[in-house]
Amino acid sequence: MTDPVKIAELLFPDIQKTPAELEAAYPPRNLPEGARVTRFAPSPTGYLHVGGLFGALADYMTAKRTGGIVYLRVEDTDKKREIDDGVSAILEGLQSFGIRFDEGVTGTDTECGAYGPYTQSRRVEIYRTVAKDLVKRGLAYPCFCTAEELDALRAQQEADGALIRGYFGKYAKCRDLTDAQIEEKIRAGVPYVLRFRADGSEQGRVVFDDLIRGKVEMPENIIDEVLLKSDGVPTYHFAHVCDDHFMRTTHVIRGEEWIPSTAKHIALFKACGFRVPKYAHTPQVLKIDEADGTKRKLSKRKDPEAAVGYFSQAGYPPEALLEYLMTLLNSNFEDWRRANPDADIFTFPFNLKKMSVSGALFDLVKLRDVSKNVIARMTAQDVYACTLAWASRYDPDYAALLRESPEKICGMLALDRGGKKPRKDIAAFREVKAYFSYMYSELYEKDYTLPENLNPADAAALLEAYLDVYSADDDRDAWFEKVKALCAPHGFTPSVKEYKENPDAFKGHVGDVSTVLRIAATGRTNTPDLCTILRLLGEEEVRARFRDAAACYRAL
RNA sequence: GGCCCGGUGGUCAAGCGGCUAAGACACCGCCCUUUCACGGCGGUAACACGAGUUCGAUUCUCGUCCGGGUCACCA
Repeated sequence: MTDPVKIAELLFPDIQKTPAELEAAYPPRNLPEGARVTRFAPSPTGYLHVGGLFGALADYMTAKRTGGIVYLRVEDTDKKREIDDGVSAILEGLQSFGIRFDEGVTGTDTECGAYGPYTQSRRVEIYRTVAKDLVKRGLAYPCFCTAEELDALRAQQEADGALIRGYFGKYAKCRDLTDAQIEEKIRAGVPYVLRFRADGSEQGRVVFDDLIRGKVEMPENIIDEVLLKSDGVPTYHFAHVCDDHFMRTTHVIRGEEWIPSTAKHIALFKACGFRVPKYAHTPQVLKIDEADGTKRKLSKRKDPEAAVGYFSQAGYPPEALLEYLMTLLNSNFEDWRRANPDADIFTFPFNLKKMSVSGALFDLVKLRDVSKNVIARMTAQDVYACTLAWASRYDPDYAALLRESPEKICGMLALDRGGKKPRKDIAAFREVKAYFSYMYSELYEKDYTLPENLNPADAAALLEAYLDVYSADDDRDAWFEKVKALCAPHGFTPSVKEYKENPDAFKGHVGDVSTVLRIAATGRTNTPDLCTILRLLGEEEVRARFRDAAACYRAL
């Protein structure tokens, strides 16, 4: 290539701008010392998934903790994989977790901020301006190789046993085309891609300081990577360099799958005359593959639980997923949460350096525990509201029931709530329905099965006797006194201690008596406070259930 | 296969040359208790392996093994 300037004009006759003008249009941000600029840059190829949320959280927290900026950029340079509504799906997902961006894309066709456009497909002029400059300086060149030629090249490298694969050195056929050759092909309309003219050496090494992993070292880039595809759209590599430079990103936080191409990116930044940003490569969220039992990255396609929507459908509060992911992000999060049970999660002093380097297996059991804690901290009213919101969307019949008599569920939810040691039994709003099914006759399924140590005749007698003394407005003490009073006449003892000391002298203790009542009222051996249940159920329902149970036992 | 990143209990993880190797979840037992839940106490369980450096390695170095990632006109 003897006259790169001429080639640049030939390739980009439409581009009048210069990089200097771009520098002026997107000046360095005026931010306080230490403020970090991060970005979440998804491709609109599917719904928001756990891995994406994980990354977005790292971006968001990093910016927030340093008084910086976090923006949303849409990387839509691959229209083949793009889906309809991809942008809004991601946006809505993020919003439901309370993640708000300072600038960037705000909707399918809207955005805010001074460093836009924030959608890559709308930035072609910028890429082409930088590309033209690269050509002009002899750092990029057009490549007319066809897909077939590239395949042949790969086959050749395989046959040669080449250790390094790719478009470089003697395999880079178009690297040294003459001006005349280029001109001829361009005039003939031969499609081409624009390639980077790599200047690395095979022995060279690059080192960069990863904020999460420390020093990372690898061979210098010698591959003439594609910068602009034949349709003029940039590859990820080139877009990353142009965008993060002109959007003035200080910290590129991205998945560890990008580590191998970082040498390429650093070379590009340098060739463009841009300052190289700081990199932080996050570990991946993994799962065990059912098929072969190995660990693998959570996959949007294969794993339904990878979709963030899966959790809202299951009724997990957004904060629960957030908190769980935060424990993966920074393992000291749980300690912080214990010390600050009511603090806003986003005030957690997040630190990239505390991030683990190895991938974590997504643990639904742990998520459930976190979720139980989150829900335990909520008020009964809030749990009710969330359950209703969940049901309105996923179980309209149940929602109607909840709306009809909110006091029943609220009364139950209020049990053992508030205070230092709140009841911790609900992991997801979906579970509320089954957990308290006995509160609604529409859902109640009776099951009078008694434990081994109790017999139907005693149970019937106990129930009948209780019905005689039952009063709908007994408070907890009065109620329990009555239960205790039932014991002796039927061969039970009101004292558990007494029973344990002399088990053969009694049929059982007061716990067994209340078990009989509990089973008759709820069909369960385990429930929260029975007295409250009876009161919320109402006299009519209670009498009906007890009578029915007693009759059933009698009939046996 | 080349290159890259990893490897502490079942899971998530502290650790950063000297410790009986934290903690959380899960599991088991006991206690509290009218059941459940909560809570309290206790328990099972880990430094992949081999060399080296060192008075001393989970910690540093190298090798082996294992896992993951990456080698596209996808991101």
